[in-house]
Amino acid sequence: MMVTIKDIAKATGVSPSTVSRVLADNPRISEDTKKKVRKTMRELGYHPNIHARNLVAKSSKAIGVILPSSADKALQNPFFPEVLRGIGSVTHEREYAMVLSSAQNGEEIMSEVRRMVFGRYVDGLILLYSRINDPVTEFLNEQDFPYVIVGKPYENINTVTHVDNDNFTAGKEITKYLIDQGHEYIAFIGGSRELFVTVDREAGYEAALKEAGLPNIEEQKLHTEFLKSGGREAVESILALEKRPTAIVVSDDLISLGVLSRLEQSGVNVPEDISVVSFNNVYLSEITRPALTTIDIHIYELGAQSAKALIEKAENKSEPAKRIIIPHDIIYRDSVSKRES
Amino acid sequence: MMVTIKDIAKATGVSPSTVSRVLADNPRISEDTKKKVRKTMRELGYHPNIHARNLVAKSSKAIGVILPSSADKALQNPFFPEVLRGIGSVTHEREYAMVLSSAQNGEEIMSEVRRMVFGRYVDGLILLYSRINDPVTEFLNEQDFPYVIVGKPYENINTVTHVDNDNFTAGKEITKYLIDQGHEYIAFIGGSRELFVTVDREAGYEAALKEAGLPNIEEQKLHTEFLKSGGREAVESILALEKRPTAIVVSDDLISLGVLSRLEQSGVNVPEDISVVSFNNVYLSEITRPALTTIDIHIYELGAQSAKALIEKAENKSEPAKRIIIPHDIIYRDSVSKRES
DNA sequence: AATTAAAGTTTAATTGTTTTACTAACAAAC
DNA sequence: GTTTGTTAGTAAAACAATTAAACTTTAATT
Repeated sequence: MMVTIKDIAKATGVSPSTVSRVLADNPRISEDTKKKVRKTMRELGYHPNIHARNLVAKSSKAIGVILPSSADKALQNPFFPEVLRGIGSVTHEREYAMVLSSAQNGEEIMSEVRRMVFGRYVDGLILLYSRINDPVTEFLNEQDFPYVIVGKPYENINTVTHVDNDNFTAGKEITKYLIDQGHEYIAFIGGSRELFVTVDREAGYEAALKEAGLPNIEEQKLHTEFLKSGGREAVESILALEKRPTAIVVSDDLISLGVLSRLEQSGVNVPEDISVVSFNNVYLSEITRPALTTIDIHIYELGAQSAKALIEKAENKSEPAKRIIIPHDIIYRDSVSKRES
Repeated sequence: MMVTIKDIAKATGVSPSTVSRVLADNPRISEDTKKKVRKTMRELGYHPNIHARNLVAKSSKAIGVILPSSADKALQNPFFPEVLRGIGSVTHEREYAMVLSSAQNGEEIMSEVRRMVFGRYVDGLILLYSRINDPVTEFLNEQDFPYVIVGKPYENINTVTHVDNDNFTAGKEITKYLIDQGHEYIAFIGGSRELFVTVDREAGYEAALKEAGLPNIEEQKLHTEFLKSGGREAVESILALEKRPTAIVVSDDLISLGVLSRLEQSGVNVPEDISVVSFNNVYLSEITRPALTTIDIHIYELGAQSAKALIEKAENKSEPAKRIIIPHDIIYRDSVSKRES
C-alpha cells in the first residue's frame, strides 16, 4: 500500500541501498543509475518514510518552540505570531518541521519538554521566554540538549545561545529622541519588572536621562501587569503627578494601546499634551490614533536568527554558544511633538 | 548511550516483547512482572523512542496546523494564537504533538502539506483558512487524508468536517440588539467579501434589518482589506454619508480598532454619536476606549473542538464528517448607546 | 599477464518498537 | 492419563529506511 525503497529497487532493477544512496545524492552512484531510479520514484509516487529515516538517523529534522505559559494573555501579543513566522521561514527553507508546545502552565510545559527531548521528537528547542529558576532550562542543560532563547537568559548568559535586541541602547535612543525634542519630564511605563526586556529598556531610559542631566524620578516610573487593564492605572498615576510629564516611554506597543486610550479618556491630547513612544512596532502601532512612534525590533528576524542558530547547534554539537543581537531602529510616526523648552 | 527496551529487558531478566507489553499495559503480563519492569525503567531512565514506535504503528501522534499564507498580516490577528491555544489543550491532553506549517505563500504551503502527508509526518491536518479552489483541500481529498477546517468550507460542505460559529445568527443578534436600542441607521464594515465570515455576518446583519423593516442601504455596507489601514477609509465613507448612521457593525475586533481611532479623529464620540459593535472578543476589545461590545465567538473552543474532531477522524477513518457549531454570546461593554427614536 | 585501483552495486547489519505465532507449565475435564 | 484450556511469557518477523563492508566489473599500471 505504501511505496517503499524496496519497491523502487525492484522496479528499477537495483538494490535498496542504491535507491537510498540516490535519495542522499551520494556521489558513488552513477548519474545514469540516479536518473533511472528517480524516474521510477516519480512513476510509483515514492516518498520517504520520515519515521524510518529518523529512527536510523537519530534525529528528527524538527525543532520545538516553547511558548510562555499561556495562562496569562501574553500570548495574544502579536509578537508571537511574528516570531513564529520568522522561525518558520528558516525551518521551511531547511526542510525542518516546527513543533509547537501546547502546554498551558509550568507543570505541563515541563512534561511536554520531557516528551520532546527524551522521545527525540525534536532536535532542538527555542524558548520564547526566560524565567529565573526555570526548571526547563535546568533540565536542558542537564541533558545537554540544544536550545536557544529568544531574549536574555537569566542564567549562564555566556554558555547559552540567545537572540536578543540591544534593549538598553534602544531604550536610551528613544528616550534621547524625546529629550532632543525638548522634553524634560519623561515618564516610563513598563511591563513586569521580572522581565529582562522591561529592565533593560528602563535602564536605557534612565541612562538617557542621566546623560542629559535630567532627574531620574522614582514616581514617574510605573509598572503594570502585562495586558491587565493595559496600563490604564499607570496612566492615572502619571496624570496625578505633581509635575506632569510631557512624554511617556512605554515598553510595549500593546501597553501603549491602553495608555493611549486612557489618555484620550482624560482629554489629554497625544502628542500635543503628552508624547508617547514605545517598542516592537507590531502592526497595531500603525492603526492607533495617533500612529505610534516606536522602536522596530525586527521580531521576524529575531525568530529567523534563533531558528538558524538552533539548527546549526543541533547539527553540530560543538558549535559554540552565540549571542546574536538584532539591530533596531526608530519608526517615526505621529505620537511625538516638539516642545519649546 | 540511549536506553532501549532491550536494556530494560536484559536488566529485568525478561524479553523485550514483555517490556513492550508493559509499556502498553497489556493484561497478558502479570502485575508482578509489570512492577519489576517499571522499576527498572525508572532506574535506568527509560523513554520510548517515538520514531521506532511511529514506524511500526504507521502513525505519528501528531497533527499539523496550516495557517493562512502569512504574506498578509492577518496572522497578527490575536485570533490565531488563541485557536492554537485551544488546539494545544487537546493535543496536550491526548499526548499528540502539534506541528505548525511554516510556509509563507500558497506555493510553499502546498509543498509543506505534501511533505507532511506523504512523509506521514502528521496523522491529520487542521486548516485555519478556507479558500475557493484551494489546491490543498483538493489534494487532501484526493489522498483521503484526514483534515478539518476551522470556518466554513467552500466546497463539499457536507463531506468535510468543520468547526464554525453560526455567524449568520451572530450577525443578526448583534444587529438586532442595536435595533432594540433604538438605532435605525446601521452601517456595516466587513473584511474581504471573499471570506465566509464576512459574508455570513453581513447576511445576518441584513436579515436583522429586514426583520425590523429597516432599509438595507448599499452605501452603508463597506469592505476593507483586512488590517490594511484598519478600516479607516470605510469610516470616512460612512461619515460622508448623506444620512449618517448612528451605529456600525464591524466584522472583526481588529478592524474596530481602526474604526474607533478614525472616529475619534473626526471628533465623533463613541458611543454618544455612533455606537460600534463587533465580533471575536479578543483581549483588545477590553482595552479600547470605549471597551467594545462584541460577540464572543469562543475562539479557544473553536480550536479545541477542531483538534478533538480531527483526532477522532484520524484514529478512526470511518468516523463520519461533522459540522460543529460553537455557540457565541454577546459581551456587553461600553460602545453602544441607547437612542430615542 | 598479473596486480592494483577505481567505480558502481549489493549484502547484511542496524535502528527501537510492536505484534504474531509459538511454548512451557499447570490445572481442569473427560 | 490423555485432552483441552488458560496463563504468562518468549522468539522472531515485521516496519522502512541508512550504512559499513564486501563484492564485482572495468580500466589502468606494472
